Amino acid sequence: MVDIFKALSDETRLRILSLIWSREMCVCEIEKCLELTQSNASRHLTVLKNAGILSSTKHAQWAYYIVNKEFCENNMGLCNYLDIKLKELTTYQADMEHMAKYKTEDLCN
Amino acid sequence: MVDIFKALSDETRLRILSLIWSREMCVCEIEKCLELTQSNASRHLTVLKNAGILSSTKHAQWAYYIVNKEFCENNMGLCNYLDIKLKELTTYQADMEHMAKYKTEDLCN
DNA sequence: TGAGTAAATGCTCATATACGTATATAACAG
DNA sequence: CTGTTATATACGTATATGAGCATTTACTCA
Repeated sequence: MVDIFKALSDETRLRILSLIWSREMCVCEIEKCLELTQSNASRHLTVLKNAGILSSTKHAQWAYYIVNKEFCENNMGLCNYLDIKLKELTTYQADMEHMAKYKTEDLCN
Repeated sequence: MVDIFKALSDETRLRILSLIWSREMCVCEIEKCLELTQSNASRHLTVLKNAGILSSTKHAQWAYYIVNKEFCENNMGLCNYLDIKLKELTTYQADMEHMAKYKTEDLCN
């Protein structure tokens, strides 16, 4: 449990989670939507993955991260909480708009 | 939200919370039940209080900590989660037995 | 094969956190 | 008043964490 809370106790990681909560994303999308350096984005994603919150798959040179289904099953109460509260982050609206904008711009090519 | 998760991302604080979850406790009870130094117990309690998770009242020279009702109202999903998961801490049984034992020993006098 | 892109990771530095010891503050008991 | 108890907090130290830069690895495509 501590590891889960540790993973969630960082503003940047919560912002990342709020994006991935809505759909699968690759590192470079996260990186650009949230204006993070590549290494920073990658490392935060690794933390979330190691805590079991995210899972990832590789296709070609892209790593896609998604909310770990098993995590949700084992931590339903927490996931319901996140589902509500992630939307209340002060950065949420701006980040989502960023995401919507990039989605139309063929970001990762 | 980050502050809440930060407060929860420490093993000792989760153990403290698992005790207080069942009833109001003063610092010296926490301290002895969990075998913490006095300053350590006090400090962790302050962190939990600053995050809004606990509230405290003073009676004579004792400081009693209790789960903050307002916190529960504003974070029901999380509280339900904690209610279940705190009991799954590996130390939970031992800590609760410790608490039961001390309760019969007129601890804080 | 060689250039280019995506992602992970090693290294370093600054800051944050947890802990113990010692001290300060407050209330009580005699 | 004086000593005792409960609690909070200042200070120092060891460790953890987050960030940037540079490098490595893996894959694509011309």
